[in-house]
Amino acid sequence: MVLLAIDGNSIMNRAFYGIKALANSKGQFTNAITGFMNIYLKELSQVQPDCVAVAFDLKAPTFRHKANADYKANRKGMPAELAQQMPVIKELLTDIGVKIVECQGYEADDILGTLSKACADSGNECFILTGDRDSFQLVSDRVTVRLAGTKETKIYTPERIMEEYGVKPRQMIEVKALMGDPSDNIKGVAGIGEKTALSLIQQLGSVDELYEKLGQIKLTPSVRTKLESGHKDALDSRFLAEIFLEVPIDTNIENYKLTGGDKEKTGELLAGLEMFKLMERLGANSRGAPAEPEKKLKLSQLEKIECAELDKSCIGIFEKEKRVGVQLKDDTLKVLCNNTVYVTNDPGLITAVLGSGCVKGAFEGKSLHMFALAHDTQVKELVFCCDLAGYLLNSQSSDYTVENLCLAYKVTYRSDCGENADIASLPGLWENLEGQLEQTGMTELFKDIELPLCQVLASMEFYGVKADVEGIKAFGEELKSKISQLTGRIYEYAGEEFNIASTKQLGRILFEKLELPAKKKTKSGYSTGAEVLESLSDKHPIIPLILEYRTLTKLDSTYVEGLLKQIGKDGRVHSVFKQTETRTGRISSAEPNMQNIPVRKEIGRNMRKFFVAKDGYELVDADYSQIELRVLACVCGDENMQQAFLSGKDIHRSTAAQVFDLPEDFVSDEMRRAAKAVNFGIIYGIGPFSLSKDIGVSVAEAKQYIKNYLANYPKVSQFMDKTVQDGISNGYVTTIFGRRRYIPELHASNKNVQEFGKRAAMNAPIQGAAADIIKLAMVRVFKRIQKEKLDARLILQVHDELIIEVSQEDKTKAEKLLKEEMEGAVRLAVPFTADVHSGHSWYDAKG
DNA sequence: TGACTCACG
DNA sequence: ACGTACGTGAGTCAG
Repeated sequence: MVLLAIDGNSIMNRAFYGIKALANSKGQFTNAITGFMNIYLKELSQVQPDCVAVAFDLKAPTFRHKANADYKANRKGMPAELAQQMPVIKELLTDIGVKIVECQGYEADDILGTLSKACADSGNECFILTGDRDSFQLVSDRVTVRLAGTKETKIYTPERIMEEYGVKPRQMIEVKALMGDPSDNIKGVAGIGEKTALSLIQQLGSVDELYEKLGQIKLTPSVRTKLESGHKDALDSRFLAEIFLEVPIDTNIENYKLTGGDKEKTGELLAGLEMFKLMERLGANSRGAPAEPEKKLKLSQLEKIECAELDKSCIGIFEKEKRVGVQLKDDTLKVLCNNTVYVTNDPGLITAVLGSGCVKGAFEGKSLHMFALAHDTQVKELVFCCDLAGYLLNSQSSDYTVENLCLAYKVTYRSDCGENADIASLPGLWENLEGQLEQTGMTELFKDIELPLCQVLASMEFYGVKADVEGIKAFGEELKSKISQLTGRIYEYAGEEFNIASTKQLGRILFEKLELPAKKKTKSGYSTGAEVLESLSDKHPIIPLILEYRTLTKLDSTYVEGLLKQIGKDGRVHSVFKQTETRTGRISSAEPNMQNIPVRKEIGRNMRKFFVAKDGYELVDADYSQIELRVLACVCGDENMQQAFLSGKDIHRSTAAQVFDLPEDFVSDEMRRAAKAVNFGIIYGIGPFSLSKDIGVSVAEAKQYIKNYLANYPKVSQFMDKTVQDGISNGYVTTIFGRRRYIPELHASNKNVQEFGKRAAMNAPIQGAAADIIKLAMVRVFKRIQKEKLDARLILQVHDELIIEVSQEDKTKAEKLLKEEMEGAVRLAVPFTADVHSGHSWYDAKG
């Protein structure tokens, strides 16, 4: 018989810290449970045990260690996120037929020891699964430790331990007695570390032997002194380090045999936890035994899916159906209609289907539009798109595959259809998600904004932006020559050559060799961020050089070199605009990211000269003025703030006048700058510390600014409080368009995480609504360009800015259209104004 | 792969 | 006593 004995606490700990925080919609954390079960199921298949026992600590006073009443008392209590998962994993294990072993006053280690000994004594084999090395002393011919690491499980036999430590398993106790173990509160001998302890035990075998021969052996004087004064500690530690093997528990291995467990209870538990993937892996279902016959009936009722070749005549069939779902992947189109999957590779047929108007639902709408654009046609009548619906329903998730969505929304995933599983699952998913959108009040957001937007994004991606390759290359040469000059001068000041890009080496040069004061530390050494360096810029002439080096290498590697790699054969860059990426509703841009092309500093802004209109065309650029602050003014309803926008004032100057209680003409540049920082800070969920850092005043002053601000705009403060409260009670916050963002961090036990949750809650309705507005504007601009048949295309979006490439003849029309559609996208309490400029390059068109 | 740094709104 | 503004993507180093 083979027993798998698991250290429950240790594996839960590993799992908890090894997996990022996961929580379900109710805010229950499930990451440790998920991690534990992953490890467990993997081990189960590798070890193939007959019996399994999972040992847990029971917190009560440990009588065995009465002499050290505070033994482990100072061990940090486990975080609440983990603690709340402990009873759940025990219940889950019990439900799936695994025995839990606990014993008042004993630790999991002692239980594992007792079980492994019983196993070996009765001629059976035992594998101990744990995350820490305490159990090595238990290893024997019949007992193996399986150490669960982040990636793989390491296996420890007596031979392996001898290789790694040069001692026998039992001697690990002696080693620990000398070196101690802070995590177990075992002191050991002060000043003796792992190296010395191992070498002593390798030579002498045990602590007793060591002290018997202490007089005769050769030792450095300091080690001898430490050992002499630590004799009692060594003996005490020796006692603590030895795992107890006689815990009063059931030691009959037969009684730990695996049973099938209770599928019904397992299903219910996992459904409640929303752990559907695990449910599937365990073969449990939430409907349970009473519903079993019904469930079976359902299985047999699952419509059989037939396969067929798609030909021209099929379009007629499709046109008669309401819910025709398609999937386009790797240039293969699959259409599901009347329980038949029609497949084709023929581009002509695919375009005919897409253009016929019979396609109603898809998985990724953007890919359909991309294909259509590439084949000079348009997708008609698309009314549903699963990934976008999934994204609106929960923007937290990272990939919206059909399979994941089915699991999340309890829709049958048709794995029985093999390679057609996705398309076969689409109708069920479609129906379900449509209902969810309705229930959550996001149907309009979906229909009016997200769904039409995916066509706009496809078009932007398809047409791309023209890049001036020669210009970029020349700029790169210029940068490289400056960089090499700088490098030489930096080496001179440093007195040696080193890798300036390595924060580690740079830290050593600046803070050790040149002895500059290190301000901040990061986890792995000195911080060399721009902030730190700027504060040192007059302390040593090397600092400004390094800052300039950073600026130039960033430009060269990320923008010049990075961009050159992304320019297509057509001389244009086709950035990927992602619609399901951000948690706030913004779109993101990648390969290359066109939303972070430099602009703030002149040297970097030059990059924008290389994004140009093609011959005979111009770029028209429009950006919303203060869109987020305007959103804030509208959603919080503060008349004072609204008035500032209605009267067309400079909002930062107006804020400064309020905060400093002065007429606007008396506001200095300095005051305006401070007010601007406060305005931004408010949107982000401001704190006095950060504000003070941002504008270089004392924390006390910053605090006063915020206080004045909130006194002048009382509704802002009320709005923020209410938003956070809503977030806490609902689990999510919303924009005025109904977009949701779930914020599980609000229910975390860690205060910092909670504080982060509050800031995110305050920001999401503002950043999110701004995103809604510009998305709507994009759809309007796109449609109007089509309607007016302008020779123009929307090619870029940068959060509050849109760019159109337009023929010179249509330029004036495009300027007018862009301004009108952006400003007219919403009607709220204040105007949303957009400033328009145009020019040959992005640099010129930016005003 | 994660940490750090830095580009943007 | 501790951490410290929201949201992104990308290049580089080092383990």
